[in-house]
Amino acid sequence: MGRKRTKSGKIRLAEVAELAGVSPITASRFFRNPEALSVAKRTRVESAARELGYVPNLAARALASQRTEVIGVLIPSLTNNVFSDVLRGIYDASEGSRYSIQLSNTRYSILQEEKLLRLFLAQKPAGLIVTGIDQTTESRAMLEAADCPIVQIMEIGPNPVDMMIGFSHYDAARAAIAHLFEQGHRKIGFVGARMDPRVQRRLDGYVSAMKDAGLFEQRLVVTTATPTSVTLGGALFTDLLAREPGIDAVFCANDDLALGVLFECRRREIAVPEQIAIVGFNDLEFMASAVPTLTSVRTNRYEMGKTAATMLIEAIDGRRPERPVLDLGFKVIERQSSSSRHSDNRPAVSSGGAPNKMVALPSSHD
Amino acid sequence: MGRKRTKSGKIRLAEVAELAGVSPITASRFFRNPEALSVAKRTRVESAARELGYVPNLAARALASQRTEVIGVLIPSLTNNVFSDVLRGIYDASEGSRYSIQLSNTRYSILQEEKLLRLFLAQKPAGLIVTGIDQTTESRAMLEAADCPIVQIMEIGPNPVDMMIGFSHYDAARAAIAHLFEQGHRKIGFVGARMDPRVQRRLDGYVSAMKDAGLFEQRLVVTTATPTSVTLGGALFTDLLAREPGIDAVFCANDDLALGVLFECRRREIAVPEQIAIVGFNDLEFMASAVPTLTSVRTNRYEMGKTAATMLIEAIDGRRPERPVLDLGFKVIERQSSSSRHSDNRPAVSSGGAPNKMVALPSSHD
DNA sequence: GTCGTTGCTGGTAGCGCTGTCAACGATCCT
DNA sequence: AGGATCGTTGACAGCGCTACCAGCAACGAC
Repeated sequence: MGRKRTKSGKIRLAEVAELAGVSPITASRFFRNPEALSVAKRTRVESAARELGYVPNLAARALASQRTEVIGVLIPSLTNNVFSDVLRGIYDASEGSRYSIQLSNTRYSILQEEKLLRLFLAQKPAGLIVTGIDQTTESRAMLEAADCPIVQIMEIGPNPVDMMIGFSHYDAARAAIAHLFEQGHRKIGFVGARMDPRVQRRLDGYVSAMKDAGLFEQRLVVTTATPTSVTLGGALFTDLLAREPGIDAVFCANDDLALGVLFECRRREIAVPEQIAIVGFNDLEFMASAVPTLTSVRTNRYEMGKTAATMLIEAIDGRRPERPVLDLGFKVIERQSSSSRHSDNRPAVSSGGAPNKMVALPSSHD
Repeated sequence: MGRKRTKSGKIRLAEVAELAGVSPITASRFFRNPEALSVAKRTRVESAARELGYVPNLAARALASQRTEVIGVLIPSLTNNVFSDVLRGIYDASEGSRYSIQLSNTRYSILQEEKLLRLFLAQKPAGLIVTGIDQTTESRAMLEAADCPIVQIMEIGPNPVDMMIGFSHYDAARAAIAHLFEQGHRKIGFVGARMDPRVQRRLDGYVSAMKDAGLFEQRLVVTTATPTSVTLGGALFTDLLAREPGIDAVFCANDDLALGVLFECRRREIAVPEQIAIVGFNDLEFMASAVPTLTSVRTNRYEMGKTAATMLIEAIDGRRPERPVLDLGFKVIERQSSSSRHSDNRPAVSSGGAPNKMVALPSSHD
């Protein structure tokens, strides 16, 4: 057959069109909007494409159409379990769609985020997923000027750039403290690492709950900018104990720290929860398995990623969601480490945030 | 200024060239091979580009040059800590280079991997990073036919497609068992989950070491195809105990399982290491922090990712590494959970694999 | 003094695809 | 029955960049 091929032997759309007996543009339409074709041509093009093993050239498509099929994702960390769950959700949702994920790591730096944003935007992404609500002014302006849908994830707050999905870290922390109050604890310490904006808001929630109860003292708070780890949890707890030996509970900004605190208690032969109660944050898998089992605030990380990507893709395809801001809520999962009744895996005592509803009000406690 | 702009107002190379008073092709060269320009033009183009805020259009570049600046990465899981460390290394190495990472998740399915490979290859990636050495015949053929550098990561074996970086899981498992032998253990159980090829090879190493000592029994091995978790570690260990109550040590195929075993021991009031020793695999951060601290086989995951990406980029740029196969080795980190001397954080007792050297021989023990 | 060489620059011609618009026949309405 | 409308199809003209090759000056070798 005399039809000319690209030197690399690759099948182009023109070849498919020729085999199907249609014009290239008709073949093109088959891939982008099959409904626009008559059934006859549709099947002809389909079988021709299959027969030749045609794979579209994305670069050519992007150049011609002036837009890419890339969803940019900016997250602060690749290592943090929290983000890997979110990411898995994003990747799962993108699978089967025609969009591919372009991932970048801001390393918790909003300047780095701004730089990456500039890079991403220059390639006209189909959509963007960014972490949190604390962007630089410049970033914010770029996001607002971007002509693609955008989802902010991990938390909710006022003034979404576009769409938003997350929960209130402030309310979640308050709920955790409320739970500890319920269990009779009063001298509750706070242990936090990294202190990114979301951890900061958890701290704010802790502070406000403690102040409301007239129990706040600065020396109950131990934080560091160092990245979180289990070992660090033990170290921070050691600091806390040195400052205030009389604490009866510790609220940890995440589960790794909580595990570190648990190990440190074991090392020091402090009984959990009898002497000190422990509450973590995120409810990673191991929390239910530890001895004693560890109370934590469950967050819907996988769902958050999956829903964010799904919403984004729908928005790209022109079907904007009814509600642009989704509160996925949280749930305090009470376990042995904070239960005065020594029971295991009791039902959640408190949850907050109403799925599919934006809440700016304090979370509901029951 | 009367020069025509693309409707979106974007700056094109032509604008930069005009401002710099050179031809577009000269401006193009500035970005790809600055050395080819005279110093005068180089600075002119540079300042023009900066002044206009020019950002190259990657799609146009890819279409014209017939190649992309994308490195495809295929990994089995996004959630597994092991891979997030590797990924972090890959992303770190790619930063600052002109290559961007395209990540896909095979979900431990070599069929899925084959599908993704076909997709990736169709877009002519600049390079490819794939996990492991167990590809389908079809995948293998595609990889061999691919005209881009390829790095296989996570393990080493015979017949690399191109480059390879990892270590011998078989040897690592043998070293772990050898360590347990040294500590006087004989009835050593194996606990494994997921049973992907690398876990399988760890099992093979365990089996061979046990057989060498005349101690192998099938009922000492408990495995499942279920994805790994801490909770699962406890469950598998429970199975193991039911089958063989007399075990004196457990070798866990990863650290999550080991932690689960530790918790289960605590729940059952089995003293570690006095009654049962525990050894994990990967040496995640928490292992050093647990009570008792947990022995594990340290693997260089971050370095593996970083080196893989670095080697790949160098190869893409025409500087192929002297040695295409890199053995990053491993190290048995002895801690309390397997030490008959009850010491903490002693130096490594055994390591294997020689960095920068391919080893097919059994690992060295000291 | 002529003929390569080398170093730098520019012109031409696409890369493979899609946006736009026009054209066509079939169907529907009055 | 005639014209309007709809659904379907194709021609054309780029998208922004780079591969390829030609040109041109400067330089050294013989």
